[in-house]
Amino acid sequence: MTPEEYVEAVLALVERIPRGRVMSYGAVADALAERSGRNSPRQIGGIMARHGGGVPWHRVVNSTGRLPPGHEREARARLLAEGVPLRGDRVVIGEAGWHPDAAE
DNA sequence: AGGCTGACCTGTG
DNA sequence: ACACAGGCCAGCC
Repeated sequence: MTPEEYVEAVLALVERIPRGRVMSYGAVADALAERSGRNSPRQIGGIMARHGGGVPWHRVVNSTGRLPPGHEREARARLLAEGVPLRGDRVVIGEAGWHPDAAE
């Protein structure tokens, strides 16, 4: 799988995240691990930073539910509008967390 | 090749 | 809950 294809796969998965739900960078990396041969949460972060426009990037947060640096305000507003459970400035992963295998 | 950096993660204290 | 350390994979000097 070429780097470009990997980027596409990541973006495609992010687009599948249902409204009101979120996934962590690690979960995304993990979900594509077998198919891509890669498994690095950092890559996902890098990809979102460079190619995140065009997909619901605000639905991807880190494992503690913290929002992406520099975009907290934007992300928080969008998540709030979608009804994602927030505790202060963090997403409650336990409730909003989503995984592609799980029924939507 | 070698070192540094990053929208990360997990385990410890 | 917060701070730190080690591990992680790619990209860029």
